[in-house]
Amino acid sequence: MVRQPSINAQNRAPLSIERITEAALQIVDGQGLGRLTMRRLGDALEVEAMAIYHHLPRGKEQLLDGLVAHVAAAPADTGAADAASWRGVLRSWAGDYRGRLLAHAGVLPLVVTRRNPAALTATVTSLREVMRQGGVREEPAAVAAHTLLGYVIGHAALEVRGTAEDGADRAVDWDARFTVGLDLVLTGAG
Amino acid sequence: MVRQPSINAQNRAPLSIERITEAALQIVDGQGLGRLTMRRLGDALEVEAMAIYHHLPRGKEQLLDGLVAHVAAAPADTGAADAASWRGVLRSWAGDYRGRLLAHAGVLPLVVTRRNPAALTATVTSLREVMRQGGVREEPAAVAAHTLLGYVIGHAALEVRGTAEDGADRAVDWDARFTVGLDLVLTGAG
DNA sequence: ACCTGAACACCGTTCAAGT
DNA sequence: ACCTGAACACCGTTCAAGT
Repeated sequence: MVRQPSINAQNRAPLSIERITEAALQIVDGQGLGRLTMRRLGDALEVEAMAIYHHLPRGKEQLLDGLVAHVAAAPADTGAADAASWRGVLRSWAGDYRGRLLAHAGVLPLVVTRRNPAALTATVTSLREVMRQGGVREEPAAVAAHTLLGYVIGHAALEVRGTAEDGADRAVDWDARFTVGLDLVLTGAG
Repeated sequence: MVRQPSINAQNRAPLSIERITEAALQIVDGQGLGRLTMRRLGDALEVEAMAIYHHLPRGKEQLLDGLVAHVAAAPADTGAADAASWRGVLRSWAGDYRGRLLAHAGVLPLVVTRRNPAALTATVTSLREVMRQGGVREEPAAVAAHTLLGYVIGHAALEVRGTAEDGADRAVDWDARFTVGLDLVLTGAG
């Protein structure tokens, strides 16, 4: 019986940071952050856990940094903004960004940790740029960018936790609530 | 030589949930969330780690839930609000709440996790009540309560990460930025 | 009732070794 | 260059035992 090349290590798709990060995100989304271990990640990639360290020398820290970058680094479309439309651009960006955060709720605690401080920079910068192109002055734009991003992240955190109302336990319409609060923030901006 | 009662287990202050939670918070604030282990917590309390389980049957989960409750359950003063002052009450609450979150930045990731969904309920309720007493109608008050809490938590998260500006690396005046953004949110509310 | 000690299954990571 | 296997120090938690 000849060697079976299909089960030979040489024939597998080689490991890469992209494949590792994707597999990790799938574990986090499907089973929760607490179940993301190097050994389980290795299993998912059909590789010994220790092989991962060859691609991520800083180990699990680097892996988690990558997850934060993958989820939280999503800039707004700075090309489409002018004086008439910049609020609309930010509104649609905010909707998309909220969607990302909710789709990967397991990484939200990581976004809030000190790790990977560079990950949000591109996002904040793009928000300021959209406003600048809309004619908003530098300083108000910088404030509003942080206010907006802070609101979106904070609101997503509340949604994930599903903060109950007190009185009745009627369900909260999070979509509507997010939109109204967003308008409230955008109205003040600029 | 007689027995030394001072090093006898009988003479130590007995363990309690309060003492355990305080010691845990001190470890998190001083060394970070990652270094909070049951064994280290036991050391800090001069007890074997396993003794903790007698007071917290649900183990570390329950311990972390307690930390979230201790930090994030801080309602606004509902007694002091009327039609003229409710914005001021919320403004000062927000400042205090931000202070709490920054003082215990290590627990912020826990606040954002699914754990302990009840912890923020009292806080949200108090915000709605302040507005209700200020004459704001039910539905706008509910929206504004979530917007405000979302903003404060989200902004604190950005501060802790220290999101850098792009252009220059001039330092951000976080105090001023928080206050201005807060006014922006409160202006829209009601 | 309250705490201890030993034990179990599982982590992240290092390092020498294989191909 | 890329991956493996064994090993180390450290987790959370259980359980029987002590007082």
